[in-house]
Amino acid sequence: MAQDRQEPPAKRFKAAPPGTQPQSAAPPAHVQRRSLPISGARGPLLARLRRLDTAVLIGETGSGKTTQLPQFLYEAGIGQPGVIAVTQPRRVAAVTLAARVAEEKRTELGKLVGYTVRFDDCSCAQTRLRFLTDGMLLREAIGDPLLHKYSVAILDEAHERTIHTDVLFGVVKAAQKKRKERGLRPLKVIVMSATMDVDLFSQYFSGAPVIYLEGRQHPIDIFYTKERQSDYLQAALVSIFQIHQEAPACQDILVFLTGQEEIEAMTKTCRDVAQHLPEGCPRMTVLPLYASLPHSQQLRAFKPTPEGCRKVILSTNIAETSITIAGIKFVVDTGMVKAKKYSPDTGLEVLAVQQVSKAQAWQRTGRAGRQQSGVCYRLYTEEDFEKFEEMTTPEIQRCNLASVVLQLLALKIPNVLTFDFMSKPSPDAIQAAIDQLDLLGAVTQKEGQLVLTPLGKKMAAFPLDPKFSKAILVSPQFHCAEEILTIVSLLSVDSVLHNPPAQRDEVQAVRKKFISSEGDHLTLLNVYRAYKSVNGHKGWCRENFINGRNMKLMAEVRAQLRDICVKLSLPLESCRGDTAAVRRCLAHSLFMNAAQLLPDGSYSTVGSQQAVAIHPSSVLFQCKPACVVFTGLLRTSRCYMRDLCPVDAEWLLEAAPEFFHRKLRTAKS
DNA sequence: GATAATGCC
Repeated sequence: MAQDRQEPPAKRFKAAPPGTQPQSAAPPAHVQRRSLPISGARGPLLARLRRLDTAVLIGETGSGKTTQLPQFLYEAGIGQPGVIAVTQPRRVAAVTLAARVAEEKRTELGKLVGYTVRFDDCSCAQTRLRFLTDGMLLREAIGDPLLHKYSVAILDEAHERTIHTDVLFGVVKAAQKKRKERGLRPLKVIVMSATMDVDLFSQYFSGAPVIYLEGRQHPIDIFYTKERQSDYLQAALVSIFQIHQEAPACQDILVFLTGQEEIEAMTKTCRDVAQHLPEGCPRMTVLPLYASLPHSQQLRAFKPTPEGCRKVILSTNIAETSITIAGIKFVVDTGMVKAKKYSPDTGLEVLAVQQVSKAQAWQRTGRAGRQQSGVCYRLYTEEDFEKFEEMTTPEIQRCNLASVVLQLLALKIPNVLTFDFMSKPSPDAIQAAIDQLDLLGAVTQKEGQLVLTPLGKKMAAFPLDPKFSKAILVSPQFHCAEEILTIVSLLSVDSVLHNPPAQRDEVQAVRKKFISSEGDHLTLLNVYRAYKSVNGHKGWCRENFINGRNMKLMAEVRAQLRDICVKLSLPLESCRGDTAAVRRCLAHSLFMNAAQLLPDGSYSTVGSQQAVAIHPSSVLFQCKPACVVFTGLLRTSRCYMRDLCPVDAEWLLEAAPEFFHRKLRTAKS
């Protein structure tokens, strides 16, 4: 494959979340601290920040902004008295950053410097520098919209534009304004980002000044293909082996692909090809990397390879931000990503392979130059690259907003339709969310204003999608709260079922014993009961292709949800063998996701008459129940229902009579 | 009739 050498880009690259990579041998923290580029700018930086209410800080890789700036502010007495909050999109980052800063300050973690993430609060009344996930600060804001305890809010990794960060922008902006109006202590807001979206951030925060920090990034050579590639997998394969035959064996390759199946297939192909290489060629270790891969197998990607052997990592976009692998010399970027879109009119989530944005391509490229100079092969032409979108569409414009709207209402935002989003979701998307909350009985109109009902307030107490909160809240009526807690917890973590494509038959055989003819939810319940009966035994998990890590996480979620139930005085009963009670409860919470079997053997959703099919992963795949509810729709090659539960049609009518009568009318007209 | 990017409360 012919490739033109291009000049390295003038742009620098975005910093990976510090601390998320495995620690190598390094000098003591307080020794290293002074050599970071930010140190030289300390005086002028503090002088500017002291005067500003809001600032946008652009820092490049290795600028040290996340670890140093909070310390500078604290040491200079900026924001005293009060707590300095630093938010992160990911838990590991919040935890490791706090640990790093505590070490630099030579204090015990959890005292002056602490962190707060779900299930793990390592902070106390003396904590002044507090690292938290953005979702955590958002939860806190529901109880205290003005964020009284904080004097400074630093929103880090803002360019990632997670749904939580985007809502937080609006929350801190409103808190800052209200505190000013009421003559309270000011809230200083500092938005930290990589070299993207700068103008947007500044404009949103009323023209806040942008401060640039110098970084350290090794140069990266970029190669584009001369011609457009019709098959990016083939192109990737060619690139991998071209690099393999030319470059020294110690230099590792990171390849960006789109999903599990593709990666597993490519892993196999590469391993096969590597078997038949000419004499003198280095050996090759091919390692897949994606989120649903069991932890132990993910760890293999971090292990250094023995001398004379090259590591080739085939990864999803997990390696773009969440996971940093040391020693990558070559990045191969297919330019493709699997990402979710949402259309409010159909309520459909669409998971589709699409082109990355320019920002995303730069992010991938940057993974090559972290410890040494690197090379990035882009498997598309430069002309095509120029046509890529500048930025990835923020998540808030690609999601079902039911959860967000519920949170905004819990924050007592007067009008969710005019909430000050940095990037406004479409009014249709917001309206669809309001309609959904209305169906669930969470909202009502009061003096021309949309407010939460008592049920809605209870729903907002749960860290869950509103339909799952509803399931829990109605479960006492069916005496099955314990079962519903289990099911909802299982559905709100990554799948506890491990499905390695290579062992498909084995998986099917071993999973038979859990299968319930009453659908996926009850099958999951069986899995949980079996897991409990062996006390989560590791060997049992392995034999049964159960992801033990996700099971443990699920147990933590369940305990948290159960606590909330206790606080709300919900009677927690078990229905034992009465599985119909569980299905009835699911009918009462998932009724807007219902589908009926048509005479021709296909399915159609009850509301929007959308043609749908049973997802092959469902235990009901080869069955034809007359009427089902499902957890969600996903369009890949077809429009699939996931996590199905057979229900009686009468249950649906009993659950939401108005909704179904209305639907019937529209169906007739 | 044939299969699910990532992350968080």
